[in-house]
Amino acid sequence: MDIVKPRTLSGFMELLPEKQLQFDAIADTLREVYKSYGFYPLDTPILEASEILLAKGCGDTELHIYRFTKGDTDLSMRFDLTVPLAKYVALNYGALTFPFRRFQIGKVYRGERAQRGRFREFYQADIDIIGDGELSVINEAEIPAIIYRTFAELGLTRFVIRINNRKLLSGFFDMLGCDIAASDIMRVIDKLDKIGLEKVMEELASLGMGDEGRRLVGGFISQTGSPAQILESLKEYAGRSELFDKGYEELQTVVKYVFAFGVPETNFAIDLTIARGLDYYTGTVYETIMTDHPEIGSICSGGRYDNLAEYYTSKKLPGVGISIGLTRLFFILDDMNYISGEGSPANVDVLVLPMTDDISASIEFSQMLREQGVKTQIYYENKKFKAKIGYADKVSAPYAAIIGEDELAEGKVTVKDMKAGTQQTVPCEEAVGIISQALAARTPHKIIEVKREEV
RNA sequence: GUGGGUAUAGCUCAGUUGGUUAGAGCAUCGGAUUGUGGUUCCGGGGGUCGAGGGUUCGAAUCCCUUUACCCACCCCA
Repeated sequence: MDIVKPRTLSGFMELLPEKQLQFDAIADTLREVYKSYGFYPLDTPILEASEILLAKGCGDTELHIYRFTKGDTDLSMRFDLTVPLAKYVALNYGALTFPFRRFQIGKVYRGERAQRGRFREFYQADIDIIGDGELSVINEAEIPAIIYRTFAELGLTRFVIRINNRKLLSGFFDMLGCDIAASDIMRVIDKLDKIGLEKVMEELASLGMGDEGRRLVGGFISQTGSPAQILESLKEYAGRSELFDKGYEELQTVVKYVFAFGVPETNFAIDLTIARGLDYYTGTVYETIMTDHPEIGSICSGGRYDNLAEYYTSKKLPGVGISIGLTRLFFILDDMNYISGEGSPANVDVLVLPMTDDISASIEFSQMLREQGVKTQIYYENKKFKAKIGYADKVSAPYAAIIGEDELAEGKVTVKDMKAGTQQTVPCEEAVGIISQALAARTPHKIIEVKREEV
């Protein structure tokens, strides 16, 4: 029989068991934090009718969408979790309570060419707050607070949540009075970090922007410093554009409450060059980068939108939300060696090794352990003892429980501490006590260990 | 979609100006040690050299085609 060479598609992440445990631990942490802020879990299908996902008809996403037909149905794979949310909220409008807070962790698909830190199938971990008709601007301040809480809970310190305001930016572009599309200008200034001010100016010139325009843009995006400093220097643009002034006011409010929510200044900044995904954002926008790996790009982006579900309902549903690129985050952390292998949570606490043909006693003992919350596996294979104990070693089980002829005769079990190499033969009840107590005394495992010295 | 790179054992990679039967480390399996693992020692299995064509007495090596993957751009989590 011909053997098909096994392979995994480019841009698709597939992990070995140990890594998968770590990935799941991170996802679990996100879930817990999201729940602690009152978000409801949501799951939606990976496949949707193409007309749903393509409702917006935005040319670029259309190119990158996985789309196919099965029989007569035109199907597409979701490329984010926001569009499915919009459909869901429009569909279930009557049954939901607003503001509706939902989180969703799921895979999304993009038919782009894969590269470092960039996947074709990846997890997004989204939270969104949807209002009915109106939604307080304070929600826009809570979002960075949740991002901060999430990353802090993971044990991360070296990241920066950067925010900007779309009204502020649009208002400023209005002041320029040039007819270059705002999205084109944004795309250029967004590269400031990467290519520098000089190159940005060159690109603006090639867009056809005049000297005066470039001088203004250059001055605008060169405003840096603490949020307070930037807010101060932005004042000089006030009074010339209603939109700008509105954006300024929002930004001021958001900054005020972000600090009130307890986000440290080291992890938070106003960045006037952020322009991502601005086509549907209408207020605050967010982007989070790892301080040591800015080149990978944002691992958490989002913003305020005024009309989430305009393609699916006439109801006005403003919202604010963000998406953590979980796959990318995991990729970076693993790449930086931040995910601690040492003291990883063992998938099996006790491996029970029956040494006799009849394993009834082992089954009974295992049930006793599981009832105490001890993760227990029985080794059934008819191998030599060496192979059995070797398996316990391979799966990093902290304990092996040996039940052979001698133990059986006395109603006992031999408990071996795999790390210490010591063992004792005691009655089953006592063994359960010894093991569960020892496991309970373990120091809680930290998923992420930031080994690098903070600069 | 554009540009560059790579492809040899399960994995990471050597392989000289083209020259016997293509190697190493790790992994795996067996033995030393039949109820004691991680260390050590010994041994075994595992390759149509990405695919197809060409040049040559002879190709992993040179040429052409093709596919896949990687890196970057675009765009984005």
